[in-house]
Formats: sequence, structure tokens, C-alpha cells
Amino acid sequence: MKRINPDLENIQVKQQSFECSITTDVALFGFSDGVLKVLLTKRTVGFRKDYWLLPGGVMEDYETVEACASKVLNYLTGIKNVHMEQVKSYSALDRHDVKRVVTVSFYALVQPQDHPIEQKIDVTEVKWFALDNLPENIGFDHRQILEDAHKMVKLNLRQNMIFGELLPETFTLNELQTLYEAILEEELDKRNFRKKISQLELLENTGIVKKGVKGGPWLYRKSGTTI
Amino acid sequence: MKRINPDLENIQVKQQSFECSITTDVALFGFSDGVLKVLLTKRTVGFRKDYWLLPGGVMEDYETVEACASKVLNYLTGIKNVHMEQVKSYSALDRHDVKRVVTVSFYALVQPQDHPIEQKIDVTEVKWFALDNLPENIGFDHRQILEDAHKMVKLNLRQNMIFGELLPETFTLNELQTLYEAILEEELDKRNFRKKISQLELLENTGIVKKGVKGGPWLYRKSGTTI
DNA sequence: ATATTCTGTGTATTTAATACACAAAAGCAA
DNA sequence: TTGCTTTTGTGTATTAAATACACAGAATAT
Repeated sequence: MKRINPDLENIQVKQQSFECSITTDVALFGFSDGVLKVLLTKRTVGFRKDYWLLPGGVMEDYETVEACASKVLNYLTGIKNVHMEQVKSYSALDRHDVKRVVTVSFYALVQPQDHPIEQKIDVTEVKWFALDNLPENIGFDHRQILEDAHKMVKLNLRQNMIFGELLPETFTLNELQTLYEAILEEELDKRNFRKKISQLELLENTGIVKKGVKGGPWLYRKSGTTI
Repeated sequence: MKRINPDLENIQVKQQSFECSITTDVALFGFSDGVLKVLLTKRTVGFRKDYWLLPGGVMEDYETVEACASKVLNYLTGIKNVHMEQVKSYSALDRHDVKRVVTVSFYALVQPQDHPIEQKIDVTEVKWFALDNLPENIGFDHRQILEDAHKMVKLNLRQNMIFGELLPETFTLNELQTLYEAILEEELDKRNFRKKISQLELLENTGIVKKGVKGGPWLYRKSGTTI
């Protein structure tokens, strides 16, 4: 009979293979007041209270990590139908107090004013923080997760022009530039920025002038978007 | 008393939270005969035999996904001490027959000739496949995982000059170019390629000429590498 | 020794990135 | 309504990077 290396048998998936819980954490970025913000939550009572955390929660048997991320975000903030991008998995042995947990992180981009926070649970605080003014007491490894997510947003912004729902349907080129500067954390030249944007041919001029701003700037929208 | 939304309670990590097995799959890329290859394995007896799969296996309670990926690769191929990069998580509900499994994928880069396959288990076949000549019967979602991994290798190669252990310690510029062409799946101009490589200042000329090749090419190595 | 194949190199051209200034438009204040 | 201030929108010159392209010399193979 064939003899099988026990190590090799153990790496096969079997009914009794080791199991642990999966969670998803969502780095939800928002843009308002000209700065990039991220949504953090805090339990105000009970275990591990007073630490700010990314919205997150456990995956169930009937859902993928993507579905779980959407669910978690919706439950904690009421936000729905946001495009998410997977960032990375975290699996250090001591990540969680209660038990072994592997986490898959995501990011999403929204406008805070479009998604007023619904405080869905009264033992949890939910709050936007400017990225350059984060609280000290961020729990678990969520500071790292947040950094990794921000890196990925930067990367995706540089490569494509993906800014999700961070701006309203129509916006001025100056608003777009301010957003870029907030995400990339660097200043951009107005004329060079416009040159680059225009040759991407992803925006169209609505023909409408924004009121209340000196100079009378045009409003743009993403091409292919209907009003 | 405070009333708590049951949905919200359920997303908290608890002892009885849903659990599933985690596996890691490794896309091990190798470069020989001037083409990029990937290592696939096949069970030759028993359940789900005759499907080619990326080397993979279940994570245990004492290891991270990174450690698991190294372990799995070592058990199946004898390969050790390879730098791995995490690619992505896969969590579709029906990914595995036996039970719910979430997989985290990795890639690694080696030279096949440095790592002769140790057939560690005699009910498993292990074989290198040229990337442009993959078998039809790749099991589970491993074709997708492989594609995603290859994309990430391309991306990382373009951004930095990371080619892992895909070449021997010393190599000619032509060998390096052939490697780039194999990974990127496009032809490169010799003079422009050398210009770009040289201005990265990551290689040093060993001063040794490679024998057996017409023209007598210099051997290079990565800067900072001792012989 | 002769033919063949591979090596190593430079320049001209195109394209992209950067630096930089001012007149006209709209709002704001008196 | 007038004058002041802020913001808009635009072009050109410079530098850096990407691309296209050819040939003499070195080592091998016969």
C-alpha cells in the first residue's frame, strides 16, 4: 500500500480541518471640507470599549467576504450600494482577544453628506476623522489596516481616475483637484492637472456654471453619467 | 435598558461566531527555457482526482496565512525560503466540495532547476506548465487565482525591478530581458531595455564573461548580493 | 578559416512631465 | 454702481522619459 506523509495529509481540506472566524473591516473614506476623512466606530460600553475601530464584523456561512463587508458597513452606518475594493488579509495569531480571527479588509469611497450616519446601535459611536488628525487610541491592528487601505486608494487614483462617490454628480475642476490633493497628500499645479485630466477624456462639461463661486467655474461630470 | 439591534449584535466576534477553514494557494512561477512556468499539482487517486491545482492547503491554529503558504509549498515541493507576496482572498460559497473554505492566494518566484521537485506524496503529481500552455482541466477556481497572481507579478515587475529568484545569482542582460518579456508577454527593445535597467542602478557587472555564448556577454548580479 | 550568431553601444524623435503668469468673470463690500 | 478681491481658465517653454532604429566586434560552430 502507498504510504502517505502525515504532514501532507494534514494540508488537505477535511471536515475536521481547523476553522476560525472571518471578519471584514472597511476603510470608508469620505471627502468633505476639502480633507480626506475616514469613518471610525467606538464601543462605548463593555469589552474593549474606548478604542476606535474601522467598521467591521464577522462573515456568516451564507455570504462572501464582499457581501459581508457591505453588510457590516450597512449595519453600522446605513450606507448601501457602495463600490468596495479588497485590500488585504490579516492573520496574525493574536489579532483578537476572544478567538482566532482572520480579517479581509476593503476600502470604499463616499461623500459624508450623502450618507448621514445612522447611529444604528446606541452603544457604539460612529464618527468621521480627518486622515491627518486620527485619534490616538485606534484598536487592534486597525491603524495598519487603514494605512494599507489608504496606500491602495492612492495607487488606484494614480493609475486610473477612480474616485468613486467622493464627489457629487457634478463638480468643478477645482473641487476635483482638491480631492486629488487630499488623497495623494501633495499639491498639484492647476494647469498641469487640467491638462492631464482633459487628455484622459473621462469628464464632460455640463455647460452649467456653478453659482456662488467667484470666477464662475464650469460644472463637470463623469462621461457616461446621466443626470 | 438599551435595546440592541440583533443584526448588530451578530457582527460582533463571539466564541460561537461562524467559522470556516482557511486555505492558502500558491502560484509558484518559474523561468526556464526562456518561458514563464507555473507549478501545478494533481491528485492521481481518490476524490477530485485528475484536476490540476495550485499547491495549497489548510491553515492551522498556530500559523498565519503567510506561514501556511510557506508550509504548503514546502510540503508539496520541498521548496523553502522563498519570498511570497499576498495576492487576494477568495470566498465564494461553493468554492470547495467538502466544506466552506476561504482561500488567500500568494505568488512566489523561483528557478525550477534550483528546486528539483521532490515528489513528497506518491498520490500526487507535480509538474511545471508553461503559462501559455496550461492544461484544460484546472480545478476549482484556480485558473482565476493564477490569472490574478500573474497580473500582480506583472504589476510589481513594472513598478520595481523585482524578479525574486527567477534568475541565477549571475545572469546576462539578455537573460534578464528574456525574463521580462516572458512575464510581461511583450517584446522589448534591447537598447532601450538596457538603458532603463542601467539607470535603475540595481545591477552590477561581475567582470566575468559568460562562456558558451557567442558574443561573450557580461554576467551581472543584483547590487548588494555577495557571491 | 569561414560563417554564423549574439553582444554591446548612441542618437534622433516623439511623447509626457514640469514650471510658470495674467486677463476676465463673479462675488463681496461699501 | 463702483471698486476691490477672489477664483477661473488658458499656453508656452523646458526638462525628462519613452520609443525607434543599425552596425562593428566577439565568441562559437562547422
